[in-house]
Amino acid sequence: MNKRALGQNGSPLHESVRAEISRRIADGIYKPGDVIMSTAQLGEEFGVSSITVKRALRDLQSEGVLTSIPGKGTFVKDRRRFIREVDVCMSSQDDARRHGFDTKIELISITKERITDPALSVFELPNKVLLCVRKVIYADGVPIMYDSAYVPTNIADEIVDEFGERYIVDALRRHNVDIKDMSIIIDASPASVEAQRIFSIPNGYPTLRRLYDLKTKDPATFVIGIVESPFDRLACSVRLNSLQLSKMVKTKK
Amino acid sequence: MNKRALGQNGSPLHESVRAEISRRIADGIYKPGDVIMSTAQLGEEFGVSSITVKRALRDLQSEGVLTSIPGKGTFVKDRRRFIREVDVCMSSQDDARRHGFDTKIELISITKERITDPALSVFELPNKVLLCVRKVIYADGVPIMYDSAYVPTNIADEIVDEFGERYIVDALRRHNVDIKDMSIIIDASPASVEAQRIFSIPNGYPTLRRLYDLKTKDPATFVIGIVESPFDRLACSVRLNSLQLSKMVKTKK
DNA sequence: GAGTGGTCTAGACCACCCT
DNA sequence: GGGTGGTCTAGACCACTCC
Repeated sequence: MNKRALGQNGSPLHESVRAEISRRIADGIYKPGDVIMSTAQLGEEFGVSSITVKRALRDLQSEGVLTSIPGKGTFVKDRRRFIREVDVCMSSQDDARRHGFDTKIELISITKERITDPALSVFELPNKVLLCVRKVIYADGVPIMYDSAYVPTNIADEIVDEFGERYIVDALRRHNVDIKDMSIIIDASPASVEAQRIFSIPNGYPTLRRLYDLKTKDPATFVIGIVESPFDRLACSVRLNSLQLSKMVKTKK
Repeated sequence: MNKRALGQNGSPLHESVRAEISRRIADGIYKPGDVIMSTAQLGEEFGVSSITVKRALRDLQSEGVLTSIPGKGTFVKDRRRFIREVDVCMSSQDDARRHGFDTKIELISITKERITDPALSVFELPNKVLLCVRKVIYADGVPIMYDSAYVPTNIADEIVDEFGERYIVDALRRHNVDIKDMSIIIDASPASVEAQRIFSIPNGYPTLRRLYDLKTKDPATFVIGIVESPFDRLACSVRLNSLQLSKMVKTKK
């Protein structure tokens, strides 16, 4: 058999196949939006089984480089990514607009439940039933964030009514509820099952998460939540100028 | 054949297997550090082929839940994660110590090269050969960051000599070179090949990255770089108090 | 109906670890 | 030698799309 068209070295065949396909994408032989050859064709070309090719393609999907649509083919993704200032992450929608893209909010559900997501246990969690608001945020028509926010159940109805169309912080601010203190944790994570469904991404796909704990003057009013985004759709930026920098050096003393 | 011990619903078998094993870990039936049953045993118990079990276990590895050691078995990882203030990310080592863990720096290489990593192209990149300092940072003996920093080649030798033992910002500050402006981009990404090797993580494993662009008074002196960390080893935190918050609202007007 | 990707299996081989 | 996980294949079946 004519195996070893790839994989002369000690590495597994599927890695060689993956590397070769990555190379073709990097070199522009396969362009964003293109269908690449079928697994059968690729297998024949490389002298490997189509199953090995499928394995390589699946790994490339987890890397965010390809998408496969059953019955149609495997496509090269185009990668454009939004960047948001950290403090804007859960802040004003107007800011986002000002940054040049059009956002839309889709309300998924408003339920009463306890916080069970272990990721949020980095914060001090109230052990009682809360109002959970789940929504998806779109930018230019593409879903970029999946937000689950928990607020006390005694929030005024007229505020809750606004959750579907506004960021929670915006809704609170409009009713003169101001945030006194916020702590945000940014991390990466393999996609949750909900995120897999919402963003059409495979298991293990890296996501960027922001966990937030917002406090107000009134300790009975708070917002705790988590936002999840596919890694190729969103990044966060932090910018510090010399004024802020010098202040930090001071406060550290 | 007795298939369908799992997978009554429409989901693939390997997903059901994965869900069941996740459940056992969540329920504490498989504890961190434990070896779980062999693929053959699991396959028999679930009435599926060992290959399907292997597929499920591989997905769980990409999620950071399991590690397999060939010839020994598959182990449940313990997950402890460090959290660092964003501004500390590439700042003082003393700060890290003060935050309660012991850091160590291992210098990998100092080379002369151009920046080729496409991730860094979010910044304005100088198109010339730079000094590239690669290092691994350990916390409590565990590697948590892989840092590649680029500085101009004309940096004084006595500063370069310190790169192996200090954070670059620290080394610069010791020689009275102060940072005027810094912009940081935080994102997630599948592990680079170097990160896979350094952290012993599989292809596709989610990592948290920080891309940084530090400017000084002198435009000829700058630091551009990228830090990569396995998602289960590091998270970043941002904390804003009411003073800073109110200032932001002001400056936004 | 022909082509696509996704799943599942049986069976084989390998490298590795332990005893 | 007997266990482990990792790889690779052939072959089968499915659901899907497009013609």
